[in-house]
Amino acid sequence: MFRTNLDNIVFFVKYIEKLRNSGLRPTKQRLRICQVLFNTQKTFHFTINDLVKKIKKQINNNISLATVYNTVRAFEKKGYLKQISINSSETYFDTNISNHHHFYDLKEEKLIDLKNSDVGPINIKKKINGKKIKSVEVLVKLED
Amino acid sequence: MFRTNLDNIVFFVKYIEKLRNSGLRPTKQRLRICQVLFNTQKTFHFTINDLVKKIKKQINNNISLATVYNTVRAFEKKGYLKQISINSSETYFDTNISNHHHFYDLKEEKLIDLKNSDVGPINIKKKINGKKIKSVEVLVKLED
DNA sequence: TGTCTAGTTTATAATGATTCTAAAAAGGTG
DNA sequence: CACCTTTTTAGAATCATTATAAACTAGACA
Ligand SMILES: [Mn+2]
Ligand SMILES: [Mn+2]
Ligand SMILES: [Zn+2]
Ligand SMILES: [Zn+2]
Repeated sequence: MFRTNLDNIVFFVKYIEKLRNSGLRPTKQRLRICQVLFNTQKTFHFTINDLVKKIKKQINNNISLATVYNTVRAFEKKGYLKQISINSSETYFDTNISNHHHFYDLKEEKLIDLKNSDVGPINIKKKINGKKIKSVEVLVKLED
Repeated sequence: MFRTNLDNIVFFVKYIEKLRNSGLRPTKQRLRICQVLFNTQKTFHFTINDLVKKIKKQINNNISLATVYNTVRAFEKKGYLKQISINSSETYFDTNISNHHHFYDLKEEKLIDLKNSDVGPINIKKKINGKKIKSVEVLVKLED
């Protein structure tokens, strides 16, 4: 159960198209970041520093910090990543872009996905004039 | 319907006791901050900068920025303030320490309280081994 | 009321995540 | 290749927050 070379080619071709269709040039750096973020079975949560570490581990070549920031912001704007509202010194991002909620383990400083069935539907009854709901996020903080 | 001098005396005596009972000395600076935060009819949301502005407006004398940070952190630790999990350049605090949820107006960068009846009970079905739930916060982001 | 000590305030420096800058490099069209 | 635009990059700048360490003060006790 390992990825063949063909799988990788398919992945890159797919993401070259995806970036082009978003108006983003498929640069070497962006495709490497796509590989780290999206060429996985499972989705995950990360900070910029986590991502930089992953890039360093998986790829011998380096990407400048400014580019990592620029790329993550661009991907977030295009909807390929979600930013998670949480008070932490570092901003968290999520490769799981579906509507879902989170546990936040305060001690470990780690996010854990909640399935929607773990929370149940949230029905916001109040309306604010001229405003519409963009997102509804539940954050459950955990302590020992 | 204005506060009498006696009301103010009652307020200060109450907060001197409250601070002492928390192991915090009732200093001039802390009592001034209590006045700005808690001597009001309505609860509110604020950032450190909001608070500094309020202090400057309501009180001719000044309090150093470090003391404002220290005091807010101390009050938060003692449970007199709540920190709100939100991704913003500045940390938000809430003088409403009851369990409640929020709208966040992305354009205005303003928090609005939701009544619990506006959201309904949130029942978290998932459990994490050895961890207990500290808080459950719903954040509803609003756009135009 | 004065002395003592731990707690507090303060100005200022340090930290650290994020954004900005502007020059060099690379993508892509013809 | 030629050209233009976008992107990358190293380094500087920004800005909220925290640390430092010296001066000050609350409160206990003589
Ligand atoms: Mn991290
Ligand atoms: Mn503000
Ligand atoms: Zn998630
Ligand atoms: Zn609130």
